[in-house]
Amino acid sequence: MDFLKEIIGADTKAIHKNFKKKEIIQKQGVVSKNAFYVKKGLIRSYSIDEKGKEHIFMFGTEEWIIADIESNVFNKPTQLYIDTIEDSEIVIFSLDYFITDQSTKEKLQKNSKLLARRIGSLQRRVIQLMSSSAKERYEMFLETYPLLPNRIPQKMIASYLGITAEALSKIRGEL
Amino acid sequence: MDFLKEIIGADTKAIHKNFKKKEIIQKQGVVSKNAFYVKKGLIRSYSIDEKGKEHIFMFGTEEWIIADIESNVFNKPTQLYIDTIEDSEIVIFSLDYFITDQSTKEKLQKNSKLLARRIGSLQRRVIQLMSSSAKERYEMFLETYPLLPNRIPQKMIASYLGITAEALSKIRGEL
DNA sequence: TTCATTTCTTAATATAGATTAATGCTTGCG
DNA sequence: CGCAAGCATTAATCTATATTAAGAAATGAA
Repeated sequence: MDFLKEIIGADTKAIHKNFKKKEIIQKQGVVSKNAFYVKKGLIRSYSIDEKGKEHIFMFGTEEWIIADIESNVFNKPTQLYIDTIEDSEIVIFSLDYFITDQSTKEKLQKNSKLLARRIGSLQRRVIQLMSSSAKERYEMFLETYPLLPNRIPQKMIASYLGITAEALSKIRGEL
Repeated sequence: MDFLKEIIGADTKAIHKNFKKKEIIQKQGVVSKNAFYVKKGLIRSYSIDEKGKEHIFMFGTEEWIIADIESNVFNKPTQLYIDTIEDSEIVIFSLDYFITDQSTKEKLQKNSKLLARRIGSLQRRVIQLMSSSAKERYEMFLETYPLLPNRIPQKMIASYLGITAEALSKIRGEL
């Protein structure tokens, strides 16, 4: 909890909420002013394309924040669904607060760094998607998130990697 | 210039510099403290993979800022080369200033919004790379940057889309 | 202007990953 | 506990895009 306090401040009106496995936290299309801090458990954000196919954008586990930052800041309908993979304890807070109403300069600077870090991870993801094979991407995923794979169904890992469950199964067989 | 002044402040030690076509502005592997504002011209950032293949991360034209934000903020060697596609007038300034040394809260908030917008565009790019065919991605590129295609060689557009020049040529033939 | 270099296009072939389908394996629910 | 529904694996076939190759068009330098 200390980590979160440091980010959003002790004085915020954050709401603590428990979700069961497979509960939807946020639906695509909504203009969301919320960010979701994972205190315990595991959640994911994902989009569903015209063909009804899911594409997992990111996983969030303990101490991660999941949010559609652009939707928050610019009042755009979010592209992302968010739901739980495990029973989870989530702290819901307003990103409005996160970006515009920060009380101190120091806090704003800290948040800018968080944003910069997220930009970095997205940048690596884009370059990775363009330059690596499915097998390489899977290996990088294992390196980057060594603790996650046992908690996530294969088909979701496949969806995160941008491949089908069948293709992932084949790759796993080869390793 | 007004736009830039608003972002980085009138008092910054920004350097104005002219580059000729195909000049390298920044090399991969360097820890860069610089951001590049395009006053005039067209530049790109890209990585080169182990096989020597280029992958264009983004294009920057008038009023855009190109920088490896994570490299700046966390002192990591940058993954990105930056060079010019056209003769360009570039304003070089420190991102340190951009994130940590901002004089006013208001300015920091504005910068947070810029970061949020960049996160949004990267998020869309990731989802697009995972869910769309090369043809769809090309069509989206044309919609998003209607003025750029005539200024950028085909092979660079292909590199941005994550496909080969041959595949792009075929797609263009079909449209 | 001319020649060399780079870029673009077209076509043939190769391949990674998608799709479809069938089978055994979990999981959760009545 | 037993059964239905979803999950993971394997295999056969299909398809989008890569690779290779060659020629045509554009660009740039002498």
